[in-house]
Amino acid sequence: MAETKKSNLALVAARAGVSVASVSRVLNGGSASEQLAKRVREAADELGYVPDASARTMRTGRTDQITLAVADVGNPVYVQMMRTVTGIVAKAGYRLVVSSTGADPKDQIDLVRSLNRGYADGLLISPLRITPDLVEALSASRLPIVVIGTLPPEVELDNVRADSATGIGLAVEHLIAQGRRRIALVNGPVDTVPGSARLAGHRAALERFGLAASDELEVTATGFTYRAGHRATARLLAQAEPDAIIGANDLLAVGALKELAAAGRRVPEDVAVVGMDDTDAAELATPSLTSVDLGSAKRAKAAAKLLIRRIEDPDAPVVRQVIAPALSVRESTVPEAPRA
Amino acid sequence: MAETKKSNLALVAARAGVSVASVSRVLNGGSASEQLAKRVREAADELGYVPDASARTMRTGRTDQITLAVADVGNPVYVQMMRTVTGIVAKAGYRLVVSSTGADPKDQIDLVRSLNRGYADGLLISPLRITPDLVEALSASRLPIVVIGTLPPEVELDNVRADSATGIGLAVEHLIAQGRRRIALVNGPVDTVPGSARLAGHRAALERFGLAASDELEVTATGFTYRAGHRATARLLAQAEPDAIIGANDLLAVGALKELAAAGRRVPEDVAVVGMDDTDAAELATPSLTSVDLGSAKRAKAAAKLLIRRIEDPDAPVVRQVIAPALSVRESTVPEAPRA
DNA sequence: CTGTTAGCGCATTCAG
DNA sequence: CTGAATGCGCTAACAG
Repeated sequence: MAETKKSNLALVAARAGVSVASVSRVLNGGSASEQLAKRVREAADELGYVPDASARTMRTGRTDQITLAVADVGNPVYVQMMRTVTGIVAKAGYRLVVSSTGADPKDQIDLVRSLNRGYADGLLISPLRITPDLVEALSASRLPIVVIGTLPPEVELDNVRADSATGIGLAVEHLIAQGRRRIALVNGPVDTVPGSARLAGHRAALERFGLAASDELEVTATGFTYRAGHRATARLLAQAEPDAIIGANDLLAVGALKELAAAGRRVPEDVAVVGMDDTDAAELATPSLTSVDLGSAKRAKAAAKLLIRRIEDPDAPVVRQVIAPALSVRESTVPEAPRA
Repeated sequence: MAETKKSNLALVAARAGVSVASVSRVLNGGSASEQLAKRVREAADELGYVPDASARTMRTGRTDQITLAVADVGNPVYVQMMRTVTGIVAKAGYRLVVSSTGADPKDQIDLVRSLNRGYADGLLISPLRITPDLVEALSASRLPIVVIGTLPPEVELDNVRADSATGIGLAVEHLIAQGRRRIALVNGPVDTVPGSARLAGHRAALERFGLAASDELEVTATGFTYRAGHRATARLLAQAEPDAIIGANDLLAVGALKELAAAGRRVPEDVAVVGMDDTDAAELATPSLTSVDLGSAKRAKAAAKLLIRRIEDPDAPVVRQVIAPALSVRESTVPEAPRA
């Protein structure tokens, strides 16, 4: 092999002294005599023949590619999803391509549109913000799509989502069991899917356990990042005296940890801290971070399977799945937590 | 718009009462009368026309896509690269697709082969392990490729690499200035590009500053991960009494931080710790981590620009660039380090 | 300025 | 079992 010239079926056919049809058959596992097959394979090898993806796609309508669209490749929760999805789709014979869209719904809409050009056989998308325009673009798309995240109920798309409310409930329950009463929330932007869910969940959980929700105990960071959590926690400490802080994700919670240390508060003695998503960052943190596992790996896995099913059976009924949360208790809420 | 049927140029042409060529021209910015253009755009809109990527690619030979291949999407250093590269390629009119290959060179070889099918116009690749097979596949590829990382000198490929040796020298110099003398290395696998470079760099730096290199002060983790660093540091502490530890990347260094805390050593008082890559993880760590910035963002940027240049001018001379390292000093080496 | 036409490389009828 | 011929949707000559 390793001729460096670009090759094609016709060249291979000529070299093997057979027709292009036969070459195509041999190379795609069709029936052919052993002798002919051998000649074809040798010729293909000698010419370094590689089939052209676009030609095959044009002919078959398939790309054997699945796109995963996430807002931020740096967010550990998406990293978990990427890792999970890669394996599932590979096993089903698809290649995964990851597309980092940024947080702006407009970019996601552009992506959906461009995917309709036939870059992929299906799309997994986890939107940070769900706007009517995005829903419209998603619904109008001819491409099989599975949405990871909460969608308006009337949207007829497969989707699998987390249960933030129950998850925050788990955190609040745990904190109350530790004797905490002033449980603050360091949230991300409330115009995002997770942001709004977590705010509502926090209020509901406090109410359910008979604690008064107060505006003082809720601060909103400018993003779901470490730095934003750092700054938001500083604001929180300036206006209230919490004995526990829930970060809307692990990065925000780590930011809170840092600010608490800088402010001279001990964790967990003075203030307990809980994160959400249970990513690697929770384990890396010092002290290690108790975190609500919202099942990102499970969600990704379920979503990938749904997508493959939908690609193979476009008329399958729409499925909506909810993944149950779980709590991973670590040092940031209990003094003598088990070592990871 | 938003007809849901799949459309094509012929349909649009028929609806607008013009030829397919005119439709193609209008939609691609060719010259046409305003009146005709308007009719075409209306028809395209009404039919929800979207051009087919594979057909266009087959015709033009271009995909307008660039692939970035990394071994592990979860590694912060690759995250930095992805972020940087996304912007550069977008500005040049390309879409970025990220491919997570895993650490096995075999998977990378498969990727290179599959890209020869025409999935992308160019490839940015940062291999963890460089085997002769991989070099062969890279060299034999017809696709424009830029390698991020060290390559054997005879390979005729554009590449931009870090200078680990100088970087470690910076770290050692800094530690010596802090009065440290038993400077250990928690390395990753030595059969990787960064692993071998860092080992050599460590030895060279110790020698240069007149310190004896000893096997006791070198441990090799099973991977470039937090957990591996944790375990390797435990082994290190069992066999030696270092007063400083250099992690071959930030994740390993954070693992060292954790193990030191568990072993009751104070950082930096008893043991100073330095990471490499200067990723977000260094800032998040407690105490925050002094880290050698090997210029991953700069490398990614330079590589992306080189690739775009090579795509546009396949005959341009081969370029090899080296990015100079820098040291970010934080709390893990100096008691009163500046707050981030 | 606009239309006709010829392939790009491939998988797939349909004949033989 | 094998070969000839067709067309997927598009762009770029080439004519008019």
